[in-house]
Amino acid sequence: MIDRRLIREQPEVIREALDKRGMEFDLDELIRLEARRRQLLAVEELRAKRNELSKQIGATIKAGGDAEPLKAEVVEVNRRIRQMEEELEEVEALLERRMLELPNIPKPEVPVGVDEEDNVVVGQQGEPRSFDFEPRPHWEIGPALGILEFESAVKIAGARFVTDMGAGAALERALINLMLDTHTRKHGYTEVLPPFLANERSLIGTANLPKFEEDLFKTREGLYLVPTAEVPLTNLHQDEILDGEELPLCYTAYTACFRSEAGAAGRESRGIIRLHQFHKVELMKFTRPDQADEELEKLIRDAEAILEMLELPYRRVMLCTGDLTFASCQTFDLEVHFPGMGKWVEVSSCSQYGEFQARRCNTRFRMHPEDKPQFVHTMNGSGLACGRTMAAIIENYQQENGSVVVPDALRPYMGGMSEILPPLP
RNA sequence: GGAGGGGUGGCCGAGUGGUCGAAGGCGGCGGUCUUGAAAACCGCUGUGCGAAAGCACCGGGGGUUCGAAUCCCUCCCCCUCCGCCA
Repeated sequence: MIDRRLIREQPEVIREALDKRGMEFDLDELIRLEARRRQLLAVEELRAKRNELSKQIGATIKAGGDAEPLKAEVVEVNRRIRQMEEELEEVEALLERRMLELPNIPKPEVPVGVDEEDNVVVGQQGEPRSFDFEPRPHWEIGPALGILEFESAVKIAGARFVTDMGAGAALERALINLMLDTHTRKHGYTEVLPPFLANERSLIGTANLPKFEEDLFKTREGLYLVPTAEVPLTNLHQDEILDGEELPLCYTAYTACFRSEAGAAGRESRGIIRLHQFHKVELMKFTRPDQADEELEKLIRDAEAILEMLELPYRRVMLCTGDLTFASCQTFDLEVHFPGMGKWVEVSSCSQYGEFQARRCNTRFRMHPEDKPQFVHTMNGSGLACGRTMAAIIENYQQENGSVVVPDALRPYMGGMSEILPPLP
């Protein structure tokens, strides 16, 4: 959420941001509502009058006088208050709803663009692997090796699910452990194993609600399956005032992630790139505003460190304004080269949100007890998406005979296994 | 799930429907004292909106009343006991 003051004081900043994102939004309505809300604040004068008269009534009764004329006066004042309050409530409710639908303002350094075509590659590590045979996509290799099953997943749940089997399950678990161990022991993050279901308030906090409900799975009880660990982690400190000396707070969490992928029908339908359930180790930080850029860079480096340990060729992409997610003010994607698919695929998305989410979660900090609390900055990134990383390994480490070599860094996590071999005929 | 008991400021904890934004204590901040620290003593110490006056907030929402932290309804959460359960 954006500071309301901006709406009355610098609406042009918001208008420019909406233009850059290429987003339709009735900003004038918002400005009207905010102006009306301000007018209706005059009700406070009437409330002051009521408070004053009520005090007089109390004093009069205590003194044994007749309070009836005063009471009649308050009844009249109350009638006027109720009238104004009715409209005020209406205006505030609508204003609140619209505010929650207003996207974040991109940072000035974000390249202006329309869609992913305008994203900018800002770094690359390693070169796409060359093969002396035709590399195959992971959805051919995995099932052939018996480590990825689509048929059983369809029986259990339906389309867009996968079953990891045998060495496949071990491989994904090894990835989770490698990532968590590295982030906690080498990068200084605190490990969290949060709830995988979250309530409406928390989803509003991260800005998945109210606008993107159709992307989520909802339970009968009104809870939502988390689409990412960002949701529980960002809501860890709802309604708290943190000690500025303790910032940045750095958390990492493994969670399953659930996305209904409504409207994504047909896109990336093969393999395990887009599923209803996937697994991810997330990195998340609460920082002071002045630390944000530096901490985001470190967070991205922490995610990249995993790719380097796995010796996967990757590049870093800065998203343009048109490709930014709703809540983000700056996002960098990490893309790994998939030789079987013949393209770069996102395995991590690292974003900072400024105070956008912190306002919604009401997470603040102060440096000294006498300071006014101010909003923290939040940021997060995949460190990394496990399923996609596993697919990247399958494609990058495939051998001509159909086997997959286990990256060195994962072998200690797989009982020393160095290669996943096809089942004997 | 059933029965009972509770949710008050950073924490603990008072609070007869009227001058309660809320006693007291702890903690924190500032000061006196001290070579320094501790102890003692004194003062200050919630958040939001607003230029200010002021308004709002005692788990959330609604109601009764001239007036609600105090009464009523409802939801949520916590504790105890019972049941069920990985």
